[in-house]
Amino acid sequence: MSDEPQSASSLRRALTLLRILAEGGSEGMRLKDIATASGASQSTVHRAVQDLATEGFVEQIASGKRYRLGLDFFVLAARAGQAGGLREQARPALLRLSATLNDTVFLLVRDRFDVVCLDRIEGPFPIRSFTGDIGGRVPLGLGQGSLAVLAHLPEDEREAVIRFNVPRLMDRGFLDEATLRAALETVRAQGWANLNTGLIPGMAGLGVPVIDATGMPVAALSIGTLAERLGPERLPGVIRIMQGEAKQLGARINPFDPGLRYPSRLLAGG
Amino acid sequence: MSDEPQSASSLRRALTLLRILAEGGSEGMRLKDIATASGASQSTVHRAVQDLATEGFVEQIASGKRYRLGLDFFVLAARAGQAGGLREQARPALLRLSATLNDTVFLLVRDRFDVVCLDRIEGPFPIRSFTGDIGGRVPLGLGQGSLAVLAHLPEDEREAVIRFNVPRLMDRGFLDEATLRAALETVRAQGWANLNTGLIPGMAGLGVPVIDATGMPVAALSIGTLAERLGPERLPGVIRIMQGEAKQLGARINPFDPGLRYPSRLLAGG
DNA sequence: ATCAAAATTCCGTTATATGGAATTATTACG
DNA sequence: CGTAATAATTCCATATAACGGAATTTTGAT
Repeated sequence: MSDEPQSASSLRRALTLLRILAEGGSEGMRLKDIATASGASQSTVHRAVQDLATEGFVEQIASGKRYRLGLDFFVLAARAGQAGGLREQARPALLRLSATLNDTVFLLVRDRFDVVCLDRIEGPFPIRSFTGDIGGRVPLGLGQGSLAVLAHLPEDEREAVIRFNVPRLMDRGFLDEATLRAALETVRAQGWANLNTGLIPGMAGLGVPVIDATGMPVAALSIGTLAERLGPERLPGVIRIMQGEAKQLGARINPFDPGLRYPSRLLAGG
Repeated sequence: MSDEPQSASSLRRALTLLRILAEGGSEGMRLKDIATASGASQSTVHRAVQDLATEGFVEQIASGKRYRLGLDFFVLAARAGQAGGLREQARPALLRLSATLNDTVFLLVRDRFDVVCLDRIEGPFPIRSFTGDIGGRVPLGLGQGSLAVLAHLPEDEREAVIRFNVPRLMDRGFLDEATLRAALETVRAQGWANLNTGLIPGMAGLGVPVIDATGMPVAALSIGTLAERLGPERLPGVIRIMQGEAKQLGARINPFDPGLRYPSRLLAGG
């Protein structure tokens, strides 16, 4: 609501362009449309996009003069070792899970009031989930992995997140706060989440928290699969395997990487 | 050498900050060091980094006040790396190759005078290659996948790339232009590359081009493994399998995605 | 071939990015 | 535990480069 104080710096405006371009996907966007979307004049956008392009953050598609995000972006991000190298560290676990379970596997990392999908390995059954693609962001509480993280947060922090997220969850078709709280109790007690929190019919999932050495749930492993594949016979084994990987992963996470934690400053602000 | 014309725009300078921050990795960098590295004053860098942070491109690590790239950066980059959805499209092929061959598999995509490693699946033998990590960039001509792409470019474009890349290849311990040209002939004739172009001893690799519907080599699949695993008995089978995947993949690539091609404008500039 | 719309360049004006100096916070050391 | 040293952050007058309107070129449609 109040994200746009008054005037953003020129840099902020430029970054907004990147966001707009990201929406354009791989087909790219016409200059005109970028200008319209950003509210700036065409000349301004043109210059900015040129700069972005010479720096490799944006590329111009040969034909239609369209612009889209460039590969350099990807290159930088890969090298940056995101979220404390979590992605790299978790890759082997994801591959093992994928090979063992034959389902689609997700690695989610917590970011403030959301989880972000850091990595995903496709299983044989095509899955459409909230978590969606790599880079996808969902509020804490929506989806099994996300729910698993939220449930294992320390109480004060969990409360803060719930207060903040309930409205957002409503928007996305979630039920109500009471249901959420009940679900969280269950999840915390059992250590995993498999509730169908407003999911696609016929689909099911299982999420387990990844807890670091300080006891903080910083991430989650989850799978998405056909509901019939998480019946009473198979479920316990799947839980065991996923908890095993989550535990190993959590133990390897550097507890001194504060980037994976929640800046207490923000908490106070609530 | 002539990358810094005279004065970069303020936006360019800000983007340079992102590059510098990427170097800092997940531990982050101190403001002072960012300032030093960028050549700008601390105040300037401070303001820029604050802006970057409010936009989520940079995050400030709670303890030591250090800065590093933020998750939002990663989120955008995930979309940027798509290059026409190539990464997603190729994922199943990589998984199949990895499972079938039990070697480390790479997906490389061409970007101007380089290839960029878009994805990689680790095999049981640890591989150190140029191509290296996801996001790694090597000049066209260095490494088997890269060589396979270069060899299959149309002649004029190939010549332009060779002219541009020979000096760069020299820097990286490559032999000479004649050797390169001979290698390219061989690779083009046979449709795959397995030459040890200045590699680590004991290691070997195999690269095949991914050719789209218009006949353009836009990417490559390659594997890295122990030299003994690419002997005369195994090699033919591996080639067949990899060429099969490359062919399927190439057929699925949208030939109307001009982003995977080479902007002719740049060619003329040579 | 002709026209309309978009892309790109130009330029005078104005907003804002800049670095030095001042202030506050953090770290290192005795 | 206190003190010095170093870094982070804020402030401010000035220079700079970002801005959008208008002119020009290119592209795309019919």
